[in-house]
Amino acid sequence: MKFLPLLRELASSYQAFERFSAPHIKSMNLTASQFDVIATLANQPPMTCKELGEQTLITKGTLTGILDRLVIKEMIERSSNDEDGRSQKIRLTEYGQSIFSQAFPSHMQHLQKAFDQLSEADMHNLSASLKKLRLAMEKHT
Amino acid sequence: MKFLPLLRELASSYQAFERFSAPHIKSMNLTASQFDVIATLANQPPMTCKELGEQTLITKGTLTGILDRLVIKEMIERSSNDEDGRSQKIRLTEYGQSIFSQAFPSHMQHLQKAFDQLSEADMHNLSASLKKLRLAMEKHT
DNA sequence: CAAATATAGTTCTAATAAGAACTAAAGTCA
DNA sequence: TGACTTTAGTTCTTATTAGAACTATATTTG
Repeated sequence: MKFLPLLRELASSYQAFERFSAPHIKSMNLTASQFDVIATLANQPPMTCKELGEQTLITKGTLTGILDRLVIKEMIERSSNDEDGRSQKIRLTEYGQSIFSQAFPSHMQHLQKAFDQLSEADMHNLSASLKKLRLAMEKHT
Repeated sequence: MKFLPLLRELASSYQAFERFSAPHIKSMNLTASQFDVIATLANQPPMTCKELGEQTLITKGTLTGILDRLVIKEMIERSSNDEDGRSQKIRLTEYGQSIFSQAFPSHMQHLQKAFDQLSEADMHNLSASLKKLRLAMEKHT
């Protein structure tokens, strides 16, 4: 059970990120997941639900609801996929694009405040260590 | 925006942990949050909601519902707090204790499989790096 | 080609999750 | 003491979240 402190810190760090990031996103009238979807679609060719789910780590059952609300907000559009009748292509609307152009730089600037204190080497090391841990867990999942 | 890969890896790692841990907990008819609460209460004197929330990182609005379901399952009890009429003391029932005695070692054994691959030094370094990142974010929250 | 299988998304259920408003009980202080 | 402020928990609303069942369309195979 030597790993328990590490697990606590992993959970705390992740939550600290959420608490740091989410309120700023919410101040722009978006949720973290909605922001994630919009940032993933931006400057990319239209994408299927499956691709979107893979890139955002959102499972398909959850994604449907998130996309529904983004459609209501008129930030994205669903259109049929000529190549496969089962799937759809999702893309940002003009309005979604404009929201992205405003929200993304603003949020990056917000995040930068915290990351100013870490060196590039720190970030590389931390990424590599996390990846090692992740792979160990994925191997047993 | 040099920090984006690190943020992706942080999210991926945390989710990898959830996907590794949660199904095993669910196989014991508990949710991750319920397990967290039970493990926090075990071998401790009765605790208020506030203390429980602080230790589990669950916000109070969420905690009420989790405790409600644990009461229904008869794994915990709420009792009035003599020292403060606003609050309550939460404790495991005998049944909750017995569930803990069974589920906790089993789950630690499950987790151990993944962590076998990391040295103690790895875990210390990773904890320390995560803490540095967490403190940087908390400073700006 | 027809049957069996696999895949893409939606729907449904149960449980979080955060945050704001609310209630009741303390604590503070003039 | 009595008004003011703070604190502990619950309630309410909105949005995820995972996973299982379901539908429709593709793909594979005999």
